[in-house]
Amino acid sequence: MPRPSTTADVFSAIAEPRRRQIIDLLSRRRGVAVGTIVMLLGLPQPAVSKHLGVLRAVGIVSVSKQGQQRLYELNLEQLRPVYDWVKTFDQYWERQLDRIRAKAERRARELSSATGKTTRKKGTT
Amino acid sequence: MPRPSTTADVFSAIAEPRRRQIIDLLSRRRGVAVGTIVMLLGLPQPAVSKHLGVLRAVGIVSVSKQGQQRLYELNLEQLRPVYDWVKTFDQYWERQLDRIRAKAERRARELSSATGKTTRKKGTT
DNA sequence: TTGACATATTCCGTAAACGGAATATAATCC
DNA sequence: GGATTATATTCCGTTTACGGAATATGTCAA
Repeated sequence: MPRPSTTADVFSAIAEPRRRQIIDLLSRRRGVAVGTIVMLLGLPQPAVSKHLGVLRAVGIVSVSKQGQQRLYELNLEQLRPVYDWVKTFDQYWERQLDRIRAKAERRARELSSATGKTTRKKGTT
Repeated sequence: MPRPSTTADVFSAIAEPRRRQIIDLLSRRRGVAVGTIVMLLGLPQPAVSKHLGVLRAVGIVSVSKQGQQRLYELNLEQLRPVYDWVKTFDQYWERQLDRIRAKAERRARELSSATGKTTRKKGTT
């Protein structure tokens, strides 16, 4: 058994870069026609339709008919498993940010304490 | 061209449920031997080694030798693209939480204002 | 109906992914 | 050295993903 099929699992569905692009696009506008996506992303129409089909299958997007167009919009709550999983490591991300902050502060301190000393030549080890 | 290869793209790498399990496991302990993972997850050893290989290739985990064991540990910063991408929709998640909160509050209000009134029968529209 | 447009589906080919079994490598102990 | 343990790699088979081209469906308009 390979990876869970893209049409059944959110994580697999978003593994495709162009699908993430589509999601990004739909997160900014609502009710976007397929043709618009085709134009904006510069992909062949069947490709877009197929990707939308996958996203539809996992429930990430939903469609509505308007004349001969199909308007797609995001259904972000279907993306929540991903959000939740990543959120698990929040603690870590914050620690990382702290580390970066600390480093910046230390550098700032070093800089200020170096004020008045002779500037080291570049390349001097 | 199928999906970007699991060994090159973080999103593809984490599309595999068992790989996420391994990541979860490694997020709780550091320096875990392969055998431990095999035991804890109940997977065949070659499977684990292969999954670890994928995670290694994307940089999510790193190894160190200790005797004849290989100790794996997480390298979570490699997961940041996922975190960042999902974070994009933070606004949305918060809105969702607000909606849930609001609904709960409304329900609470309804409950308190219903105090003293006769209880509506279930199914009454 | 016919025709133009918007979108979906099908068919085909190629490239991987994953699992399983067997085997290889590498470190340790006798 | 040989045996044992821990881990990695290889080979094979099946399943699936994706892209592209062609085609089908569906909708409007005249």
